[in-house]
Amino acid sequence: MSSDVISRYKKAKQIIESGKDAFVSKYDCKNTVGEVIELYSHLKPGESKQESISICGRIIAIRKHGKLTFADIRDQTGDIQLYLDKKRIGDIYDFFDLLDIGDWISIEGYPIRTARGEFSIMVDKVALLTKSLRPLPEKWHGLKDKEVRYRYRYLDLISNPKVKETFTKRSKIINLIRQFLISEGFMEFETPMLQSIPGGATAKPFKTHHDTLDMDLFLRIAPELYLKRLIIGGYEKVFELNRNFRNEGISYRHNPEFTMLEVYQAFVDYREMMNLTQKIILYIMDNLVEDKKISYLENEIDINPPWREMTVLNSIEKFAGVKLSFEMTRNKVSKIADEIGVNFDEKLGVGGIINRIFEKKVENKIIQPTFITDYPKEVSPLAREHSKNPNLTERFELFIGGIEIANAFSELTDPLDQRIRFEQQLCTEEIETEMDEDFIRALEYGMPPTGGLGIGVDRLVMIMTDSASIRDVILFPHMRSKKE
RNA sequence: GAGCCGUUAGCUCAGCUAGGUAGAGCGUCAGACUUUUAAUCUGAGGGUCGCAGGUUCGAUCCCUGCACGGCUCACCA
Repeated sequence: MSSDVISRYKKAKQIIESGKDAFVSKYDCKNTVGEVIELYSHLKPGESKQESISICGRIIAIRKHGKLTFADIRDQTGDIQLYLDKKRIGDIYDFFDLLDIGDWISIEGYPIRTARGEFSIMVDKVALLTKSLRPLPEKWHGLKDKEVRYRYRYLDLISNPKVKETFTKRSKIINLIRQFLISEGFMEFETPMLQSIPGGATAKPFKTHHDTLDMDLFLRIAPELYLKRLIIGGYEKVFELNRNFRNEGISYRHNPEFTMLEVYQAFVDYREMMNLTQKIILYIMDNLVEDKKISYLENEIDINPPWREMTVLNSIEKFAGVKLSFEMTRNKVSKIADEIGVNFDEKLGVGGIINRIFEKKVENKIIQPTFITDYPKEVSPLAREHSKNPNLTERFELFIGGIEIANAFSELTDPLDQRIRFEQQLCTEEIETEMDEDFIRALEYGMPPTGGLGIGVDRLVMIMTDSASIRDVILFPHMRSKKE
């Protein structure tokens, strides 16, 4: 045990032995720091106001000057300086000597602006609410060790104001998405996280087992197939904003559990989903930032509409410099892929290879908000075939800052076509799965024309908080367990 | 899964190229101090140098393995 911790335990013991509680159950604070600053910060240097206020907060700095002590405390609304004068408060002053940075306290006093101009509380009473037994990271350099920051995120939140800002923003973004969709007449539903056939995307699922039913279950990789059942059931505007789980690689934009928004609306197509995507993001921007320009990593991003729109093929031509078409032979396309150094699975057809080229050569180059359209049917098993080209689907993805943010399509409502697509998928898929007969059955009862949209919420938060890694927008990213 | 890098005091970091059992700043502890805000001044304490082996008279330093982490790649519609 370090000397810092020993010294804090000693102080706690001393406090308890003096008959005080070191971990009290409650305290009714009259004021918050933010409130007090708002009400009284107009005071001029040397002025005070004889009005009693009480605040609860954590001590974040102490500056002792003999018979005078300055300390800073923080609550959720801000920081404020305490001014303690031994001559005024005697025993209470001595008690404060036993307190450390990190302790939670309540104080009573009155507002004053010091001669030096710092707005403060002249303290009359101090009570300890919770004794902190471990020293917080040093304030000047903060906490930098990424392992410690991720493992003990609460320390990160205390030490690094920017981190706290990021997660505050995240909370607001989630709230704004719900607010917007509900105001547009959508209803939020919760569909199964435990699924017997993991569907709605192609990804390796986490597997688990239900003992009573004695059946294997999978954590969902997407809610899609259940939300569509709600459309079949007669709800016309639905969404779900919650976690998905994919048992795959971890990267700056992949986390095994991540937050996804899925929206479905009856009687509209992917074009309307495009409008909706733009409206959701602009609504968030309007409520979070002053103008519609954000900087992400090294780039300035202009969110002002209209956003660029480009087909998969055009974007490949622009960013990879090769001209492709879906009418080319597989041989020709695979040769071009080889030439530009894109490797691919041998099972892929023309559409699959083109999609692979897009992913490898184009995606991360699309910085400004851009809708990419005309995705190959081969890689879109749940999307409706394009009305003008049987090789394509009515689908788009939105890219911002080189990251895929959204994916949407006119949903495939034809159960016969859906069965064929699933069968094709089962042939090429390496992941062991089976035909989702129950979903086909649901389609057979009739799904109205429907537009569907998925937004990767973590990624959207990354863009809006200038975060380079998804781990910087997920509070408690997964880590291997470490024996202390 | 692969490659590269990292792990030294509570925190942020030096030290290792020359192998001889470790340093700084902040924090902590003791003392001084009635206007500080990275307070200041004086003094003190604080380390299994990630873990385990190997080489060596001697290893924080060189070698091997392991653990954990970071970054990049691979995987991933």
